[in-house]
Amino acid sequence: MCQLNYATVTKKSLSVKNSMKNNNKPQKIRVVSIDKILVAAQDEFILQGYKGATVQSIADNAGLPKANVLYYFKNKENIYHAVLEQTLNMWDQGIGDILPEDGPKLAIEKFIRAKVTMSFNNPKASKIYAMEIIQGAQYLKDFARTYLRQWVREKSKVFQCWIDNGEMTNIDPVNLIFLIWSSTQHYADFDNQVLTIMNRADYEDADIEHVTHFLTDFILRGCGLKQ
Amino acid sequence: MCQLNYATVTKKSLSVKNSMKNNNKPQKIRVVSIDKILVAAQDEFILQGYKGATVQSIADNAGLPKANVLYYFKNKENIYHAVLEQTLNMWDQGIGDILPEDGPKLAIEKFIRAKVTMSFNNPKASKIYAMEIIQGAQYLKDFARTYLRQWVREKSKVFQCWIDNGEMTNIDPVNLIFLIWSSTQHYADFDNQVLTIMNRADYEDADIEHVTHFLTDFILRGCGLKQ
DNA sequence: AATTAAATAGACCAAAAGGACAAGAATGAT
DNA sequence: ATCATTCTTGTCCTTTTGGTCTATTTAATT
Repeated sequence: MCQLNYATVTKKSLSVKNSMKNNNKPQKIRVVSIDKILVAAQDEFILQGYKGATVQSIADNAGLPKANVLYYFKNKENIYHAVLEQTLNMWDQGIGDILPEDGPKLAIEKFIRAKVTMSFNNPKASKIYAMEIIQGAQYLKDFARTYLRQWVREKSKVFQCWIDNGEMTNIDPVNLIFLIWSSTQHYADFDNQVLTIMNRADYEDADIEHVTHFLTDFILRGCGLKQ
Repeated sequence: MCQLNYATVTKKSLSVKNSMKNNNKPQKIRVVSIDKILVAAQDEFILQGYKGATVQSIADNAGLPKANVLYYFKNKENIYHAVLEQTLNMWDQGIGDILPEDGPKLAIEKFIRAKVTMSFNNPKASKIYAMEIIQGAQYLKDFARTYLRQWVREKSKVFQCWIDNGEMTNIDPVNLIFLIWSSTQHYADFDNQVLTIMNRADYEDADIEHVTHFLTDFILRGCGLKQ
């Protein structure tokens, strides 16, 4: 998938690779620090946007001095790239799949469950992604143009097969995919609004089940796969 | 509805009010300039986020010197407030309504059409709103807590009535509203992604009809109002 | 025409922020 | 113990930016 190589590739990181290859002992400090930075950065980028995010604030939230953050990532843009790459990997793992052999009912059930679970368990990744797309998808244009477009084409073909075989109602597969994406991601991207409207402080485990059940039920009926 | 009074209320604007009251002649320059600023600001805030937006850039895109922009709005935050207020007014006008006397089928048809039309005709307002909610709804908390929550409660009650009368399938009205919101707004907020995936440069008029038809058809079936 | 208010605009300032640098501390290998 | 890498961190510099101030021009009012 999309590669946004961001790591500061210098003698240092080359040596890291070597040390990992030679004695299988990755430098713990490096890994831990980078992780702390990325966690802090994700929050900061969501709350403040790319331009609004400050390296100082990321450093503070990571519990490191700013200069140390800039030692691991040579500049702010690279931190952002790293956060985006993390996000895309998550998206990639969490998207589930739509397999012809599953048939429409099971495939849609699995897909919705995967997306809802991802939305509730990793709302931050969803938000980063959403903000990037809304703002014009500068860094994700390639991802959308190649990977995503291809994915939608393939899966649409699968849906079309089922439709042609009379296994589900004749609806536009592309728009169906959009509807599933949007309705599932809504609970992540707009969690603030959803919670405020429901007058609740946080999601609970039961919510995942409830929403999954609602969406599965509704969408299956919309596809003519129920009653 | 929510009031975010933003206008620089000084002797000047008071005089404006007076002049309007006395001879019904609003100062054209003022109105036109403010409008140019708000249009430019909307673009800038979407593209750069609140913090990332610069008054200079807004001024450039509005064709005015920066000092002139700050003459009409006393600071950046006020510009943002004004843009948000505009956005909420648009939301308010465009949301359509769900009337008990329409019955579920017609009501949902009207509602979807209103939302889709708004999404296609005013994607920018939708984006500003979406980003604000994603980032924590700082400025819209009140709006959500009062106006929006109330709206969802009322409309849920209407749906529940129809359900109790056996006029539609028994589904959770709140989640139904969320689904309609998300699936319609998707075409505005994620227009970049949608267009990229469809390998198109821009939306066309036919798209509004097509999407409206798809969503109406699908959602009505999901509500048990078709076949 | 004279006077008052509104609008335009250049210059300026202080604060914030990205990032470079260098010097020292910790760690690991031989 | 020595040496080389990697890590840590304080300091400094430059650019950007929000916002002020003041002066001048344009428009409206009487």
